[in-house]
Amino acid sequence: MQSEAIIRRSPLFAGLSDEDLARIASITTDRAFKRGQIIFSEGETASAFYLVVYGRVKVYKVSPEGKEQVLHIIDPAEPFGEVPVFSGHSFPANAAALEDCQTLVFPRSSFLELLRREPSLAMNMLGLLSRRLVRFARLVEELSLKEVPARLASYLLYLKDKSGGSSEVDLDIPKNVLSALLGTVPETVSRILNRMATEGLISVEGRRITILDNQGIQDYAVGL
Amino acid sequence: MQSEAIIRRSPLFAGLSDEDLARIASITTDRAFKRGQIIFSEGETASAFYLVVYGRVKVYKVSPEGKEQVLHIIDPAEPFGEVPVFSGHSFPANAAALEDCQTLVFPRSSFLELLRREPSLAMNMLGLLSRRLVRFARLVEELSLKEVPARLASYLLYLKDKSGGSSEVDLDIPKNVLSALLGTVPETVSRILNRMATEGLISVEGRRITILDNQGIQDYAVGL
DNA sequence: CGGTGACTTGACAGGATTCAACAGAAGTGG
DNA sequence: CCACTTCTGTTGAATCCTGTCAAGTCACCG
Repeated sequence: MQSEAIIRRSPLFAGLSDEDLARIASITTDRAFKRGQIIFSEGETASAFYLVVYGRVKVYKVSPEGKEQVLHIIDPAEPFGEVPVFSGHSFPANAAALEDCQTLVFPRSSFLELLRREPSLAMNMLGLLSRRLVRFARLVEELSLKEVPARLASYLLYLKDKSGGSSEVDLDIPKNVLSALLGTVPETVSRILNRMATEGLISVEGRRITILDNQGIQDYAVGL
Repeated sequence: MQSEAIIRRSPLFAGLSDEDLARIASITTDRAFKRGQIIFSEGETASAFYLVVYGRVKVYKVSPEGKEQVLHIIDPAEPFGEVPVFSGHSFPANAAALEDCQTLVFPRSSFLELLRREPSLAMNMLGLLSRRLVRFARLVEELSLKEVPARLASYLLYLKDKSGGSSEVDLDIPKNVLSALLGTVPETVSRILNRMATEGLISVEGRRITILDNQGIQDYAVGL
């Protein structure tokens, strides 16, 4: 069973004994979602949270007019939907599968029990939530204090870092999701990518982007 | 000593035994800040977090150009600066005193020890961080998906709710702080307040605002 | 009483969204 | 295997919200 393997890989469960890991695995159930499928919606009562086994998930908000703002892209081995486990009540945002994916479902009450018994698990969870807060603070900062080109440049640098420093990076998400993550619309992303290309900072071939002028991109990222 | 009184009132320490509360109080030290004084800055190594005894504190980000975005207004009995206790390292934002205030300082290591010993305290902290995440998600939503008038209307409704439902509310913070909280500038806040007044939705006398048309404000809050 | 900070108002510029049309790419089904 | 639909991405033009700049009022404090 691969569920225990993915649990073992997740930072959330780092440092726990084999017995604990087995006990954790025992309270989970598997659940698959098809690409585009909604996993949960804002306001719904939450009776469980999820861990991604494979595939990716977006967590997002929607305006009355239908515009989206992506809050997180969840990669394999990362949990999502864990907030209402502790703040009570209901999901504060929506989640949908970006690709076909497999998840592990952790029922709220069983997990809380485990948590109470195992201080390390609680500490891991505190670390997880704190890192999320740090990321949120950065997101707020970017949305409020920077313009779209700077956000896009930041994202390119993030991709570069993620790919181990290579100047050739692949957009890991479709551009409409990217724009929703940057708090803008696809048209704007398209235009800015274009501008950066004509300025000689990058070259774009479909979803593959090559950073030609690292310094130039960094200047963009801080706002010229 | 009022420190134990404020600890007792804080949700973070709810449900703990008197001994625990005494032990918690014993690891804290007092620290006062003058109005406007910086408490900590982004990037600084964090060796402690704070609990407000009286006065209020703003937690905020600053752009290279000096523009501010307020993330939280911290009221008495609320903690702040607790994130780096768990995510390691350094403060992800800045904090400054909005008024003369008194705080309790919790050293990181002693607090972590307490936390490990007392599961309820860990659960309380998980609840606290989760609520912060919910608030952040809402902030991101407002900044990205709503225009300034809608954000301002939301804030007015928040004030009304906070004051127990009275239609007469007092702005609890100066307008330049309010604008930084709404992700805009004082001029814009001024103009929108004016527009709402001429539309008969509110009346403004200095810092006191009377909501004349609740439905109208609610319509504003969701975007017309 | 000079001075600083809070707040307001007007004029202006500009970044970004909206609307619309279109080109490829991808996925579906007969 | 090809036509058809759908989704993704691009480009252009017009609009508008919001920030910036500048000036000026009012209140409070040393």
